[in-house]
Amino acid sequence: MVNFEGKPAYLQIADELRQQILDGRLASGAKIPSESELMAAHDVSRTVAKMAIGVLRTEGLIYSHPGKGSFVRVGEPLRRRTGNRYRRQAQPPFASDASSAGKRADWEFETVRESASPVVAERLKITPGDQVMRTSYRYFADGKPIQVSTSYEPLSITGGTDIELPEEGPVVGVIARMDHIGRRATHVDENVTARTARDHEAEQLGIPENVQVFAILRTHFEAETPLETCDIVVPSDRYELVYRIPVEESD
Amino acid sequence: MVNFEGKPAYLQIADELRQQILDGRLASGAKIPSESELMAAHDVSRTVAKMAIGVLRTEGLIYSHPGKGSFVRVGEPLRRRTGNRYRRQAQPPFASDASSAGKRADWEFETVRESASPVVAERLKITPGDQVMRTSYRYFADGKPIQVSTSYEPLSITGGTDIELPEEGPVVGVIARMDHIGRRATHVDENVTARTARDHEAEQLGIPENVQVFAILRTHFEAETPLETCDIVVPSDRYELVYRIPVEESD
DNA sequence: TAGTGGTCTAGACCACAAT
DNA sequence: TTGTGGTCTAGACCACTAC
Repeated sequence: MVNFEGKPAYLQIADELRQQILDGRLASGAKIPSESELMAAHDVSRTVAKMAIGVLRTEGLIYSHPGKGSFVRVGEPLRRRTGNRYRRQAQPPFASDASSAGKRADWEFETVRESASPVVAERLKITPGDQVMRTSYRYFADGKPIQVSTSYEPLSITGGTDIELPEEGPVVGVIARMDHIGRRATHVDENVTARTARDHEAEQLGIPENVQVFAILRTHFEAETPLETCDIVVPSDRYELVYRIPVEESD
Repeated sequence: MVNFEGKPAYLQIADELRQQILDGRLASGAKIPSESELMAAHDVSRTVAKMAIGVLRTEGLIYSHPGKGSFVRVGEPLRRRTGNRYRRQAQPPFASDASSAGKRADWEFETVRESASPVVAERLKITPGDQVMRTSYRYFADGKPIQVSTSYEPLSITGGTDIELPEEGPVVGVIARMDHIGRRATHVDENVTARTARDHEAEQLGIPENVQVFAILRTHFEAETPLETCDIVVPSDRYELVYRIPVEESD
């Protein structure tokens, strides 16, 4: 390959492919040229072709499947919108956002009773070893997994009530359920970080390893008392987080 | 290298180094073994040593400097906390958060008058070509750049007032400045996405290319009227975004 | 001058997919 | 059987850094 601009060959090839992906010439799901084809087309070694593909993969634009090839990863509604509309409505907190975006939403869950780990205990302001109800969720949009989360509720709050099991009570949604037992959620804290997906998360989300995700720690409060805390993990290239914060009137 | 567990050698080496970084044996800023040393220690080719280092680099744990080596990137307060405390106080909106974290905070800026691009016009609900005041900021914590942002204010709102130039008026901070001219900010929208840093952003932030960043679009509103909109870019492995959302009382 | 990481070549063997 | 990407070897030249 003729190396102009002083830019390494693998970056030039990556730039070219990226452009084709972003402007639609390589459509979503399309197979990108194989390593062999890139070698021939640009007159470079396989290493260089592989490096170019590696750049796009770490950018989350493509994924590679051994024996098949590499394919464009961007979906049409590339970024799904989640949000902060915490209202006193009986609605599943996140799944409804997905469904309102025109996607069929469903989810699976598993609820178990267990002792609080030190980390969870600190977030719920309880003592490590106290009983909590842990519910693990996996959300699907049009049948594809797009979110995993794990919710923890102290049994000192929900134990013995008919909303003890989150998904089997008369109402759904943390706020509505807590209302039902006389606990009024006042605010929700969300703590957003970005990192690469853990192996098990990548597996559950059906994404390649090392893809970037948002890790959101969400806690519902009644004044200073945590009512529930939840770990939410979503692929960051599929999501846009939307927050609306009121300006305090106090001076 | 003896390949047990069926795990590729480069991932085993990466795992080993990652463990040493996370548990502190390789401290922040420390030099990790060179490629040559990894080759000798594990009896692998340079390619494999390089791949192991590449894994850690894409995870943001290390950076490499040609001619010197690779170094641990995690700082002690690895994640700086920014937030959503939008109050009617005279304080720089983001820099104060950094300084409260025990870091010396300063910033540079440049203000220019220009015509609104279509994108900016849409966000400010004005007509493309309308005059806006654009201010580009770069924030430093302990002398190191940690945030770049670009703010746009419609001159139809601030033009001719003494807060027209954001950094040269009698008060600072969007909310306080708007108060000063009788505009009451009611809420702030923040729109969070994650992506890799653009070349110029990486340069301004002094980070390697392809590092992940948070891209935050922030807009101050007075009811339905945008008062200001701002593009904020921060390295996502240095930041933790904290949001507190009140639960609406209406049923 | 010696060591470092960045780039690149030219091969190799493998498991897996498609046919 | 052929093509694919995943892994890996054994080199090379370069620019930059440290001494």
